Amino acid sequence: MITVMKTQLTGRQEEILIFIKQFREENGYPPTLREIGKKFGISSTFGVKRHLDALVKKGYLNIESNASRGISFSKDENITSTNIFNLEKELGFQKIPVVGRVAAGTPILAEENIEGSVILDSSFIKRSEDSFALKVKGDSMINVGIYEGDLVIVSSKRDIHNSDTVVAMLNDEATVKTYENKNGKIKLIPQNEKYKPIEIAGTDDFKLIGKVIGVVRWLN
Amino acid sequence: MITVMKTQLTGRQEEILIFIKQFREENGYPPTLREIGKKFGISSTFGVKRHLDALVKKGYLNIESNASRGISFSKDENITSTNIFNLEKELGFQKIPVVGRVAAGTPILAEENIEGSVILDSSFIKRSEDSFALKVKGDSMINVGIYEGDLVIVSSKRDIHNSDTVVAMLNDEATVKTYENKNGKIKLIPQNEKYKPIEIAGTDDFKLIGKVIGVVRWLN
DNA sequence: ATTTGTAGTGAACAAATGATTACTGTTATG
DNA sequence: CATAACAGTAATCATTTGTTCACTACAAAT
Repeated sequence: MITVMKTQLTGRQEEILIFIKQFREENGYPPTLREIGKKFGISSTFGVKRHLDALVKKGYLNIESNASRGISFSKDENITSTNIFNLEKELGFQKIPVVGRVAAGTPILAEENIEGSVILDSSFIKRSEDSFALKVKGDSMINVGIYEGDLVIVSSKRDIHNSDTVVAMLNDEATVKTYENKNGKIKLIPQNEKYKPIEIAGTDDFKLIGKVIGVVRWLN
Repeated sequence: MITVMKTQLTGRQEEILIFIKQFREENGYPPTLREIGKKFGISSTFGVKRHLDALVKKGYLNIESNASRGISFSKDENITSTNIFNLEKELGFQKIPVVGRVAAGTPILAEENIEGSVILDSSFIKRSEDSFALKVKGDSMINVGIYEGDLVIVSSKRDIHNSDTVVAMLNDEATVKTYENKNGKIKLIPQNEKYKPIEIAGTDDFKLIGKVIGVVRWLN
């Protein structure tokens, strides 16, 4: 089976393709040649048709011959990132990355640290919060119900205050602790008697990543 | 704001509505009057139009006057239960009901006990598990990291063994506890020293609802 | 300089499509 | 029995819509 080879769209073609998508989302049916022409200031239906023919040839569209509004998208355009964004808003969820082990010297959200993603209800997080999930290692926070294997949901955008649970990078390790800042002296406080509070020294490689805003635990 | 009152569809109207949905999913654009007529053996476009007019009047459709294929669904029909099911499978999430306070004498999933819904990643739960979320009240389970205000995710389909965390109805109240059954003697064991284990007497109104398979906590 | 591709024009025409009119038959309801 | 609602018919007409033709201009590649 020979598949149509996708090739690069011209700027005009891309504009028209986006318009057709938006038109259909807003109206529930695709536009006509004349409606496209009206939008782009193209007075000739043949000019519009040439663009559509190119989009068909390049594999982005299907056109039903002689059918009014006979424009549809090729199969592999059905769920695009734009659609997913719209669906996330409409259905009320967010898909966020899950950070597992953090490689030394890498930003926490580096590609190599991402071991998957998780879908959460929008009531937990907003898209603008730049959230991610971090898989918990260790038992330093069990007194506040955060256990090894849990996912903590982290927002990079929330203000952090004393007693908040935070995620921080400390000497190339991601850690979850209770945050304390008194007179500029920062402590990361475990919530397990087995461990002592950590005072951040000036020489420590320390960075606050974000505030823990949720916990998800899966019991097996 | 006055909303159009939905009224009951006739059998024919419902068939036509379903056909329009399916046609649009398959083709990427809605059908014409003649295409609908062809499907249902209605030779007159006026006969078809009468049905569509009724669907508009009843709030299911919008029709753009004089536009070919000018049929679209009303806003609240854009995401139907069928679409959501397909999207859930495709995008990988489940929407489950959230039970708040349980009214005395009602099944736990009675309409009046449902105070919302929550979206969870499919890796947590499967559709076939009949899951729901229960908002936790009380502090009887803090030793296993289940706090007041948490959502516990409950599956009705999992086998329950000793030491599992379960949701049960006990004397008209929903309760989360650790389950123990020794020689037919059932105990519900809190995980907080403040409370004593509960032995289920034969006269107790007791019912196992399901097994806790996850915990979701939102930190405010 | 030539060729190819891109981006159009204006007009004409054919086909598709929606709207309307006047009508019939059946079923349910008061 | 009368009325209303439902479910159609056939024909006609107006409008919408897609296709085609012969053309122009410009940019990029050869």
